[in-house]
Amino acid sequence: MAQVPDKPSLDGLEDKWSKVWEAEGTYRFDRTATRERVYSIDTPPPTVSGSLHVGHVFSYTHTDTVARFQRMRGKAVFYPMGWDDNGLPTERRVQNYYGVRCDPSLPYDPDFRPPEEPPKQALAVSRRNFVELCDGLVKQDEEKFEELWRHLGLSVDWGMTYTTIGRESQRISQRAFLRMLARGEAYQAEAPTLWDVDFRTAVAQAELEDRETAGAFHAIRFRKADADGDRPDDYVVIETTRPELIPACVALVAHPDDERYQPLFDSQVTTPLFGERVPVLAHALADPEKGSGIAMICTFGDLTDVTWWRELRLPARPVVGWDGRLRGDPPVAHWSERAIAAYGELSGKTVKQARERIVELLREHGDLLADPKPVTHAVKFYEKGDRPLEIVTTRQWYIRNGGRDVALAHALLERGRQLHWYPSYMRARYESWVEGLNGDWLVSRQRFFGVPFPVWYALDDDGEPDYDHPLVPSEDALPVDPSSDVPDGYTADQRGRPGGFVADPDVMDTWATSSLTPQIACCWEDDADLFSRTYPMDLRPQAHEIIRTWLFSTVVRANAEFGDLPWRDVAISGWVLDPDRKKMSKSKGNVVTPMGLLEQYGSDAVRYWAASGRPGTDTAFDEGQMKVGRRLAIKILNASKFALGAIGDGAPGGPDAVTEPLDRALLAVLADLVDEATAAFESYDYARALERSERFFWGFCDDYVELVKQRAYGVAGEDAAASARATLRLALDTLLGLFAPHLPFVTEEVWSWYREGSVHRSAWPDPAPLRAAAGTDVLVDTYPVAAGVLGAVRKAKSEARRSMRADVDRVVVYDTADRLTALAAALDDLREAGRVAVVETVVADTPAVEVELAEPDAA
RNA sequence: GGGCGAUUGGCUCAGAUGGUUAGAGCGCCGCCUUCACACGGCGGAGGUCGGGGGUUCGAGUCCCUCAUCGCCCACCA
Repeated sequence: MAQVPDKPSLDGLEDKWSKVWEAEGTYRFDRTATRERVYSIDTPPPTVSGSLHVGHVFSYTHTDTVARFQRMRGKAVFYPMGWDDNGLPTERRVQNYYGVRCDPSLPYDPDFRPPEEPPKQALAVSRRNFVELCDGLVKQDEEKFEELWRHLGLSVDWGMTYTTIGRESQRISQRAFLRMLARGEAYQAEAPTLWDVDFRTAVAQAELEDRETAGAFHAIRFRKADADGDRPDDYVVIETTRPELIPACVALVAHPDDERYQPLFDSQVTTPLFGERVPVLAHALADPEKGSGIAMICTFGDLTDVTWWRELRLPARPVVGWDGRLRGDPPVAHWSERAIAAYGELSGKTVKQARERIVELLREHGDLLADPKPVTHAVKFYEKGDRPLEIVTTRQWYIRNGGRDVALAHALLERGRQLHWYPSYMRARYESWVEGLNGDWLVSRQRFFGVPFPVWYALDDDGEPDYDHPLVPSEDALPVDPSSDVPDGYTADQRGRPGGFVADPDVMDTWATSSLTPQIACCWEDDADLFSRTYPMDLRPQAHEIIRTWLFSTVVRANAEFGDLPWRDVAISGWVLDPDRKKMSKSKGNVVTPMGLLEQYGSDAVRYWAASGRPGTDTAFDEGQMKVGRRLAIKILNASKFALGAIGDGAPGGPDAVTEPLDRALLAVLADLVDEATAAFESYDYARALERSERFFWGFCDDYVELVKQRAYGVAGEDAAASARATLRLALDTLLGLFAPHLPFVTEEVWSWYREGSVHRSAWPDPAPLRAAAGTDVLVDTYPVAAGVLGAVRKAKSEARRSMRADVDRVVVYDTADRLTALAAALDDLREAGRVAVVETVVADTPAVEVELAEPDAA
C-alpha cells in the first residue's frame, strides 16, 4: 500500500498506471471463462490511414466505460482492438506518402526502396511492392494509435489485436466468401455498375452519396422517323442534363397515360447528329411532370436508365469508358459517315468536355432549341470520390443481401428487430436502408490493397476464361493470393496460357472483410475454443452513419453463415460537433489533436467530457466540460485524501460500526445511487450513471463531509467517531467504484493509497451492505434536511460577507414534523459544522431557516 | 417526397412511467487565503421550458398542429 501524498496530483497518472496495467495484465481476457461469464465486444477497428481525432476519443471512451463496468460486474471482458488497414484509404495514403502508384503489370522488385522524398511524377511499382509499402506504413500508424489508446486508458487486451489486412483476416474473409459461393449466396454477373472513373473501380450502393451539383437542362429535338417535312410538328422535344449521351440513346420513354405522347408509342424517332432510329416507348417510371414529360434512355445515364433498359429489353450502346472518357469506337457499327464524324468530335474526351462539344454541334445543326437552363440537381458520387459516378457494364462479384430477394430482406428486417438497439430509435435507419435496397451487394473492387478473391478461371483453347466454373482452393490452403498461388491440378507455367488458368484480378471491398469482425476477433474456425466462449458477441458499439454499411453487412454475413445475429446489443454513439453545430471536420480535428487534449486536461478529464455525451446524441466539442472533468478528478484526489486521513491508520470499522442516524441516512441514499447507476449502465447509459454519481459526490463533499468532519476527529466521542469513519470508508469505496469506469486513472491512484490490487478488478459496488448498515428503520431525510440547513447557514454567512468559520448564535428551522424529527438526530453535527450555538426547530407548513450570526470580533 | 431526432437561462446540457417555488456546469457578479482541496471553497443574479391548440385537478414531461435545425432514406431524365 502506498502512502497518501501530501499534495495529490493528476500529473503523470496516465504513464504510471498504463504501465502497471500492462505489467499486471489487468485487462487480459480470461480464456477459461465460459460463455455466460464472458462479455465480448466487437470494437470498431479504426481506419489507420489517417489520424485519430476527438470523435474517436469520444466514442471509444463510451465503449470503454461499458467494458469496465462489465468487468467489475464479474464478467471476463473480451475486448480486442482491430486496425482497419485494408483498402482504398490506405492505398491513397501510401500513394501520397511515398509518391508511388501501383502498376500490376510490373514485376516484383525485391530490392525496391521508396524514394526519400516523394517524386513529382508518381513512381510506378509492382502490386507486391505496393502492398509491402502499405503493410509497412500501416504498422507505423498502428503503433501510434495504440499509444494514444493506452494514454486514454482503454481497457483493451492488447495481446489480442487484429488487422483487417492480416493473414488471419484474409483467411476468414476468403473462407466466408467460398462458403457463400458454395451456397449460391455469392455470385458474379456482368451488369451495369456504378463506376468511379478516377479510382477506376466499381462501388457499392452503400458507398454512394448524393451531392447537389450544378447542371443544365438542354432542350433537344428528335425528328420523327416518318416525318416528311421540317415542320415543328415533325419533332419530339426532350430535355436532358446529359446531352453527351445522345450517341448512347436507345429509346425515348413517356408515361403510358400521357396523352401528349400516346400517339407516338411504338413509332420511331431519329437521334440528332447520329440519325439512329430509336423507338418511343411507354413506362410507368417516366414522369410527365419532369422536363417535357418524355425522356431519352441512354446506356447509361443513371439508375433509371438501367431499369428501363432492363425492363424494356433494349440494346446496349455504351459510350463512356472505364476512364471516364468517351470510347474511341462509335457504339453502333452501321452509322453513316456523318454520324461517325460527329462521334469522332467526342471520342477521347471526358464526359464534361464531350458535353461542351456536343452542345456546340447541336446548336450548329439547329437541334438545340434553347439556351441550356441551369439547374442544381442531386448527382450520385462515390463517397470518397471527386467526379460523378458513371455506369459501366462490367463483370463483378455480388453477395445476396436482400436487395433482389424479398424473403431474404424480410429475414434481415427480422434480425434487425431481434437486435437490442441503444438508443432504440436507431433501428429505423437499419429498416429504411434494408427497405430501400435496389440490388445485391457489389463486393469486388478493381484495386490492389485488399483481400483477393480466392478464385481462378480455367482458360479454354482460345484463352477465354470460363467464368461459370471458377476454380477454388480448399479451405485449408487459405489464405491464397491467386495472382501468385496456383490452383490445384495446374502448374505455374500454365498461368495465362490457353488451356491453363488465370487469376481473378479483383480484391474484396473493405466492408466485405470488416463485415466479419466478429468472426475475425473471435477466431472463427481457427480457434474453436475461443470462438465458443465469445461468439455470438454481446455488444457492437458503432456510429450511426455506418449502420447501412458496417452494421448491416455484418448482420448479412452472420445470418448467411450461422442463421443468427452476430451480437445481442448494439450501442450507437453520436458525433462530435464543432461549437457551430457542424460535424467536426478533419481540418478542425487536426488543429485539436487528441493527444494534446489528453496532455492538457488529463485523460480522465477528456473521458469525462466524452462520457457526458448521451448515447446516440451528437455532442458539441467543449473544452469547458474537460475543465469540469479535471476539477472533478482533482476533487476526488483531495476528498479521498481527507477521508483517509480522518479514517486514520487503524483498521476501519465495518458496517456494524455505523450507528449515527446521519451516517445511516447517507448510506441509504448512496445505496439508491448504486442501484440507479447500475441500471443506467445495464442499458448503456454511461452518461446517466456518471451524472448521478457526480451529483451525489459534490453533495457528499459539500455537506456530508462538512457535517461529520469534527465528529470524525472525535469531538463527540469514540463511538460517534467510529461511525463516521466507517461511513467515510464505505462511501469512499463505493464512490471510487462508481467512478472507476469513467475516470480510471484517478480512481486507481486513490485505490492504491489504501487497498491492494486494482479498482478495475474489484467488484462493482453492491448496495446490499450499504442498506444493511443503514438499517431498515433509517430516516433517510436526515441527510438532505441537515444538508439543506447547513446550506442555509452558509448562504447567510456568504450574504453577510463573513467567513465560513464565523460563529452563529442561533438557527431556527421551520419545517414539517417528520422532517424535523429526521433532522433532530443530526443537530450536534449541524452545530459543529456551522459553528452554531443554538438550533431551534419549529413545526411549520412552509419550510424556512433563520440564521442569526454572532457579532464579529472587534479585533 | 418519406422517416428519425432535436428545440429548456449568454453557452453546453440534466430533467425514467405527468405532481411541491424547472436543475447542473461554464461564463458573469460577489464573498471567503477555512486545519482535504487557490488546478480551491461558498454564495448570487439569470430560463416559464420554439409557436399555437388540446387532454388532465395538474404538463417541460402525453396528444394534434406549425416553425426552425440536424441526420437517415428515396429509380430527382
